[in-house]
Amino acid sequence: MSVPAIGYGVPVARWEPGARERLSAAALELVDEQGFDDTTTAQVAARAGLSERTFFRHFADKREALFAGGDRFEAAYVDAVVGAPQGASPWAVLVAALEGGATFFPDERREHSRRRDRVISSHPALRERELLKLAGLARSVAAAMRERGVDEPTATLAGESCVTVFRVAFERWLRPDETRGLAALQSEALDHLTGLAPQAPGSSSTSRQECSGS
Amino acid sequence: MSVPAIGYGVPVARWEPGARERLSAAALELVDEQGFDDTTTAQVAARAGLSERTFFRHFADKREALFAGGDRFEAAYVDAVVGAPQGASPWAVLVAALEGGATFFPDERREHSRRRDRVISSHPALRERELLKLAGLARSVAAAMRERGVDEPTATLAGESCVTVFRVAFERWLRPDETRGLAALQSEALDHLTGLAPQAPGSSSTSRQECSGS
DNA sequence: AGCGTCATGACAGTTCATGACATCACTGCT
DNA sequence: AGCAGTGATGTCATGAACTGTCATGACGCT
Repeated sequence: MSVPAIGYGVPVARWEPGARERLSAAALELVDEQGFDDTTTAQVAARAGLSERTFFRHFADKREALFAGGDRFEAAYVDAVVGAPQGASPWAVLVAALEGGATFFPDERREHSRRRDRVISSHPALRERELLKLAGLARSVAAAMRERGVDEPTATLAGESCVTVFRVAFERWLRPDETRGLAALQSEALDHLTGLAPQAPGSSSTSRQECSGS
Repeated sequence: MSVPAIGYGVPVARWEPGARERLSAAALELVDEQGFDDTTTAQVAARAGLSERTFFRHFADKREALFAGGDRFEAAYVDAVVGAPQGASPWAVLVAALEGGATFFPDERREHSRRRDRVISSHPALRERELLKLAGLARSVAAAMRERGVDEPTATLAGESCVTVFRVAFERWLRPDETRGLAALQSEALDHLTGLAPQAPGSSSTSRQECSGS
């Protein structure tokens, strides 16, 4: 699929390589320029020098072209869960997952992420798809947790919380004036999340005021 | 089809009333029977005794018909946030939101919810849309929190956690052998969520500050 | 009676998405 | 060398999802 295994003086392939990459790049450009609705799959294919039919061989639908590479993003988080030290508590694994995932977003990627975020945020259909991707991440993290022996309600809640923290931190990471790294922002968000619950291990169901905002 | 019908002394509408309800009911039936892909908007409209064009006047797209009434569901949670006692901590408000939301799902609704869940779960396009709805709920809860004066990272995290807890509890509520009410399951899930974080300050990796602000 | 509104029907047009089949370079086997 | 297989692509055709536009007929208001 990807690189045709390059030999030495290998004759140029019948087709330009990297069709998938060209398609997703073209899609991002065009949607950024014209908006999602006004960009047709035919235009995207044309800019990539391919036919519309080929577009749909690489991507299940028009939106999917904007989400290429999401698997590596997910892997960054999941691998960190898998690679966490033996015997680590679910909490420690969650922290490790966030740290591992943050490596996927070095500062160099911030500008590109801003652009992509602008595009995704511009249309509900794209936000919708992004939510599906993030839900997949939560599921994968939870599954990896379970694989480590974490019990059930806990694994799912950890996966969901992982995504919650990522999302909040990521949104902040993209802010124009923000300079801190994603890892630090995730750490901060996680602290705020734990700060939500009352400190004492008492029952949760009754109101218990500690520190309120006002 | 559009029998003007029934008119006693009452002013009767030109068309059968409840077009929207008939459409969403027809959609749920047909998708349950045939699957989402094999159900056309024309079929749905026909079963409701309406034209396809009218379907799109009531719903923005094919999926939306399966999500009618979601606004009242959201309102159940948001109203509880708004109506929570003055001065309650963010945590207490979150608990109140969950309790208020649970009233929207009495046991009588469980069977219907199971059917609907089966339908939604059967196709990624529908799960996608559900995620968008739940993201909207999280945003609304967060906004209502902010309205109460809750500070920013906290409000968003509370909204997201509200949805996380709901989702985990709801999934369990629908299980065939489950008999407990949604409120109890949410309470349980919330306990598990708080149990995730280490109890003692500063036990794991990240620095942990108790009460910020004030 | 006249008039505007509003939910609907009817019909045509565009875009998305997929299935069936052909093409062409490269690969590997004989 | 020759030839069948493979894989990414193109072409054509079709159906289904939406959208724009105009027409209709009952309703309420004056």
